[in-house]
Parts: sequence; structure tokens; C-alpha cells
Amino acid sequence: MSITLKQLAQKLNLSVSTVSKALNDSHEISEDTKVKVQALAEELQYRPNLMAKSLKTGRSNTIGLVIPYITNPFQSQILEGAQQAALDRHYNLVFMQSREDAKMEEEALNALLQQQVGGIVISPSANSNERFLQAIHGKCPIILVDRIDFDIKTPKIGVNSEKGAFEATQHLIDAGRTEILVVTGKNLGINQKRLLGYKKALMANYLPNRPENVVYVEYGQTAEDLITNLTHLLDKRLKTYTEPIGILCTTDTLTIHTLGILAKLGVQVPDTVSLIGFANTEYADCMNPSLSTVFQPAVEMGYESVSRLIDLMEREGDMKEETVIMDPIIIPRNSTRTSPA
Amino acid sequence: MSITLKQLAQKLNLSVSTVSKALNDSHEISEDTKVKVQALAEELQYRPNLMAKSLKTGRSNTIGLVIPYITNPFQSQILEGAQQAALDRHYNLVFMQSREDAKMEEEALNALLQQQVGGIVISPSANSNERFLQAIHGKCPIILVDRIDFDIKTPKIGVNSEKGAFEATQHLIDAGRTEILVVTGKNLGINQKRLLGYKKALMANYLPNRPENVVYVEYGQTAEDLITNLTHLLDKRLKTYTEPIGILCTTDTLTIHTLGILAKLGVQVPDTVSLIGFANTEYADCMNPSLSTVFQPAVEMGYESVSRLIDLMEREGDMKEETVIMDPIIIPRNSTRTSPA
DNA sequence: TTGTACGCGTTATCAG
DNA sequence: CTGATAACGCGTACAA
Repeated sequence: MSITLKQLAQKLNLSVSTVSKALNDSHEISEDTKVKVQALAEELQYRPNLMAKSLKTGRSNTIGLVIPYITNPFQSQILEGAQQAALDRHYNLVFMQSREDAKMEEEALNALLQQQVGGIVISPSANSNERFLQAIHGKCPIILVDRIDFDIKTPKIGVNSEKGAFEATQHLIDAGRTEILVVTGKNLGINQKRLLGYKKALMANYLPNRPENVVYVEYGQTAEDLITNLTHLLDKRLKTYTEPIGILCTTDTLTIHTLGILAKLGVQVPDTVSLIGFANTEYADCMNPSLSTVFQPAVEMGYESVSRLIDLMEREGDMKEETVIMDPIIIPRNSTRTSPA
Repeated sequence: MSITLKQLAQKLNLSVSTVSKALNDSHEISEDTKVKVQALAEELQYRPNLMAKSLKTGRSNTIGLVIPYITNPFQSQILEGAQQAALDRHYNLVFMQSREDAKMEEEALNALLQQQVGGIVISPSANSNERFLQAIHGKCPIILVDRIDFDIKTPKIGVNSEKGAFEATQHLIDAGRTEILVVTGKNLGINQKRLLGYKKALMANYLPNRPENVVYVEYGQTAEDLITNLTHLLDKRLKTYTEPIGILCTTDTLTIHTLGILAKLGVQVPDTVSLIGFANTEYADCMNPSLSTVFQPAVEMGYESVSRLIDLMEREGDMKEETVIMDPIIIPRNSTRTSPA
């Protein structure tokens, strides 16, 4: 056990409260004793017991973050931003994973509440229990980040997925591609937005919307699904049409895997097929060819969400449900180059 | 504020202690009241206040993890494993970043101690304050993970870097390369081990050890340093010698960047230059060419470190300083292929 | 300027 | 079987 106020007080022949005040630099303590107390505290490496402190004050200065997977680079960037914001505001951040599972998510939230967090930032799992979230929101402010397509009355911070997909598709079209394939995951609300942006871009350019051009990939079997489905579709497309093909992928993992599979299939990128995808990996520039991406400000989203959560907690009362939508950025690289090098 | 024992007791016309015991399934409470109490607790979503609980019991069931950067995929895998272990043992894990800075590391450790963590797993920053670590270890068990080359009396869990580098170098030699370059970071103890393994492999194969074949890259300016230094060296080597060249990189980031730079330089991999590196990214297989790697069991290391830490905490007393060394695994892919496809 | 008393939400001890 | 009481470490009115 570490040293306590009481022990300090004994050694100094002072009362506990005097020591407490001295350490908190209270005006009602003489400089003299302040110095003595602080000196001993320093020497003995006194560290106030945060549990006792927050039990007493009723505030823990801790907030929680729940994300699906920490190993996902996009989500780890959210965490990075969130922790930075917490640090700046002198809060502790404790994070938990839901592993895309409603039950684990519920357990994570319960664990956070038990730790008396003052607020929670969450990127809900695909099958999240909305009622549960809403119920918690009654006692403890919640902010949604990234996965904001849930019908819950909370502030939300996300990106304009539709716009990102629209612009990416337009980028492919500008690069001279008229047959645009999409690779996407199933289920997630956010993917719907991206598909919508894709379709709108097709329409805006008077291109036909062929449902068979959408490749769906199951969560957890990215590689297998991709190889079979994509190979199949590409095979057909490359033989059927002569139109130049572009591919849009809607997530980090899908994008990188698609690039890898194209390489393995010996498909020339960008000459035969042009590729762009939502991806936040810093390695995009190291790919061969370097990968054009739709970059989402993940770190900023994390930072902003925690920052706003703390604002909310500190001036509690006005619980605005505002939604902040950030813009993704198209970063053109070689995988969508127009003229061969 | 959430509901408390006292409030439950009032609604039930029972004493606080009875309610407490009922919820903890004590044998000295009648089935009858247990049912009633638990029913109401469930209905009102009672969640015990962990701060109060651990203040009372003296144990927080929380452990801390300190790593340099969460956005580093290797380190996030350590976190992943660590959290999994904590979950399995019903502990909370709170993690902090040191950002490779001794001062931030100290602050992180202090924050953890204030939160009354029962133990700490740390991957120390390059310039870590050993004395501080050792001092803390007096009050609170510490385990080093990955970065284990510190002179501190604690249990340690790491990988056999020397062996990994030796085998990777041997792998390059087996692939017919006789001029082996190394790309490495400065300062870090672990890089010394890797360089050592590299040199030993050269010796074992009667190859000359040329100091000028080592490319040093400064932390934080990976890309710039790499481009200038590597371009320079390769230029010279490719013109000076006719020996087939192999490159070994000692970290994730360096490896991926090197592959990217080779592609940009138009150097054929593996035909002109063969490449292998320490890397844990799941994307290695998606690179073009797919990247041969020295894989380190990062998740397992994280898991094992937390698991052992908890063992240590629970049967406190025998504080063994054992060091566990795991073996890295060479995963050959196309970047070191021998015969062109 | 310093000290006393109390309570935050729990659990543990002991008495009824 | 149930309840009163003390204590964990801290902050803060209030008394001295």
C-alpha cells in the first residue's frame, strides 16, 4: 500500500485536514507549513488515492471509450485522438472493446459505469442494443463517434461517408473509368451511406447502376470472400465489357486486401484496373502501386468527441444533440493515376 | 449519480449490510430476502460503486499497461493480448502511452499508481528512467514486455531478437544473397540485439561484415532518412558490387517503408534486391510483392505478461525475476523468393 | 492558522 | 438470519 494523508500527518505532528489543505495549496495555510508538508510529501512520494478522492468529491475525472477492435488501425486512431484530448483536459480515459458483439458491448458499458465514468464515447457495434444505449444516456452522457447511424438522442461525431464515396467514385470516373465496382461489407449502416454516394455519383455521370457490380464481403472472412467473389466478378467483367474498370472499397481492410489480390491475379493497377478505397493506414504511400485513398480524420474525430463530451459534462444542463459531420479527404496516389508512368 | 446500496435498503426496509450480503450471495442470508433484494437490484439496474469497493477492500482489480505508441500495430497487438488476459481473469486494464518520452512515461506511471493499480506491465521508452522504474517496483509489481534490455530486477517477457535477426539473415543468404544490408533505428537496446544476430549470421557464413552496410534511421523521420540514406547506399552498392543484395529491416515501419521506397526507385524485388523485415502487420501478405517477415508473437506476449503479472499479484510473496523469451517466426513470402515467378 | 467531525459507498466484524 | 457500527482515504464545513 502506498503512503496516505494520515501517515504524513503523523510524521509531521499535524492533523490530516491541515496536511490535505497544504497539499491543495489552500490559502488558509501558512507558507511555512505548506513548505514543510510539500517537502515531506515529495520525499515520501505521496500520491493521493484517486479512488478515495473521487468517492468523496463524486467526480472521477474519468471517461470511457468503447470501440469494436483496437487492432483496427482506423479505430486505434480514434483512440489516439481521444486519449490526447483526455490528456489535454486532465481526464483519464479508459477504453474497452466490443468486438462487434452486442453482449460484450453491454458488459463494457457496465464496467465503465461501475468505474464511475462521467461520460462515454462509443462507436457502437453493428448489432448494438440501441435501447440499452439510450437508457444509459439517462444517467451518463454519451457521444457516438464514427458509427453514427443509430436512432439515439445523443450528440454524434462522424464523417460524411456519402460524400466520401461520391467523390471517390467521381475520382475514378475522372480517371476515365466507366465501369465501377464496389467492394463492401455487409450489415453496417455506414456502408449503406457509402453505397448511396457511389450510386449518386453514377447517376450524376449518367452511368448505369448495375447491382451485380457490388461485391459483398462477410465480416471475419474478408480474405476468402474477396478472393472468390472478386476474382469471379473481375473475370466476368474483364471479358464481358471493354470499358475501363475502377474499384471502390469501403473499408481499410477491404482496400488493402483488394490491392493485394489484384497483384496476385496479375491485374495491372492502375493500367487495367484503377483502385481507390477508404483507408487510414499510414502505409498507403508505401504500397505498390501507392494507394489512392479516402482518408477520414480519425484522430480528429476521437479528439473532438472526447473534447465535446467533457464540455458537456462540465457545463451540465444544456444537453445539445448536435451532430458534427467531418469531411473525408480524397488523396490521389498512383493506384488511380491516369497516364502510365 | 447511480443508485446505491443505501437507497436499495430504504426501498426494501432492510439494513444496508443485509442488502450488501444478499447481493454478494452470503450464506447467512435467507433465500427469501436474497431473491427480493436481487430482484429489485436488477430492476433498478444497481451497479456497485467500484471506487468505494476497492477503497474498502484495498484491492482495485485493476492493472496498468504502458506502451510507447498505440498507433504502432505491433504495440497495439500487445495491448490486444493484454486486455484479453485481463478480461479472462476479471481484471480491468488501463493503458497509457509514453510516446517514447521519459517524462510522459513517468507521468503515466504516476497516474496508474494514483489509480491504485495492483501491478503494471510496461514496454519502456528508449530513454526510460530505470531508477524510477525500480523504485516503483518496490510498492507495485512490474513486468517488462518486449523492451526487456533494462537492468531492472523484474520479470520480463520478450522475444529472441538476436535469433530472429540471425534467422532472417540466414534466410537471405539461403536465397542466394551475399551482400546483406541492414536498416535499423538508433538508440534502442533491442536493435543492438538484432544487429548482433545479423553479424553472427554473416560470420557463420564466412561473409564480410561491412559497417557501411548498416543504414541508421532517426526516430520520427523515418521516411526522409530512409529515402536519402537508402537511395545513396543502394546506388553505391548496385554499382560497386555485383553480389546479389539482400536487405533486413529491424522494425515494422522501416520494413514497409523500405518496400515502398524500393518500388518507387524501380528496384525489382526480389529479383534485384531481396527483402525481409521484422513486421507484425496483417497486411504483409497484401503487399506487392508480398512481404517476407520476421513475425513476433505480440498478442501472446501481451497476454502472457498480464497473465503472469496477475499470478504474481495473487500469490504475492515469491517474486521470481524469471525472464521469458519467445521465439520469432520467419514467414517467407515473395519478397525473398529465389526463382522469379 | 490549525484541528475536529462528518460523509462519500462499500465491506467486515460483531452483537442481537 | 438480520442490523448496527466501524473503517478504507480523502475533502470540507465548522469550531477553536
